[in-house]
Amino acid sequence: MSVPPDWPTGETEALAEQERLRPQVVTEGPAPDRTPGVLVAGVDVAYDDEKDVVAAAAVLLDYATLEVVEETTAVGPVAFPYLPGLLAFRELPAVTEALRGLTVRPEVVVCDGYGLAHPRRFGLASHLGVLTGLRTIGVAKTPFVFEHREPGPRRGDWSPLLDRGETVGRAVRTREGVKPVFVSVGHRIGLTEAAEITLALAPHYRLPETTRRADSLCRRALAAETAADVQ
DNA sequence: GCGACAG
DNA sequence: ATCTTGTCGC
Repeated sequence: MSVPPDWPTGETEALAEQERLRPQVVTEGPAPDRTPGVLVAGVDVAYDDEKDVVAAAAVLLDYATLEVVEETTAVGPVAFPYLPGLLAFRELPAVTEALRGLTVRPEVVVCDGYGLAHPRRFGLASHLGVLTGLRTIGVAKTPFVFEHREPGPRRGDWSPLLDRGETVGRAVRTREGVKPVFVSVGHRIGLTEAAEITLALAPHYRLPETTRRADSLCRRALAAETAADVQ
């Protein structure tokens, strides 16, 4: 994988790019049918900043059975420093490259992070959706800069994720007795549908199976790269 | 101005 | 994100 020649290199440029692409986000749309053969994907990345290496993984799952159908990875140089609010510029070159390796287009891509729940309403899930045209949702592990009440105790209970009173996502309880996850719209989907998908993909654990599989795969890809290379 | 701040 | 084994508990 290589970083696109026109990829932003600094904060000012990145902010302008978010401003330019944000109007293209579509904030409504359906959840896929849960019938065998419908495919969903999970993407995630792992880093070795010392060696300037990022490894991305894309994993295709059957939405109805959660069986893994296909896995791809992409390894390359880190494209951008980590700056809160600009995470997409760090992760997306590797993620889009990994997605290109899939032989089938998924109905939905589940991202590790946020979509509309973002200071400028353009987190990495929305950004990925606009760049690829794919339907995307964001499922994050921490509330970032937003507020929320503690959701009810049972699986499926939720509360709004708020940015100064505006709803930007949901804190969703995927498992009893465990902290909620934070769901937001990425692209071409509604918030209720995004939450529905998240619950369907997390029948046993806190995080969606898509995220769990992609997380473990990108770590393995990074370890393999870090051990083998020297190029 | 400084700190907090998805991963 | 990353540093990281066993261990307490359902």
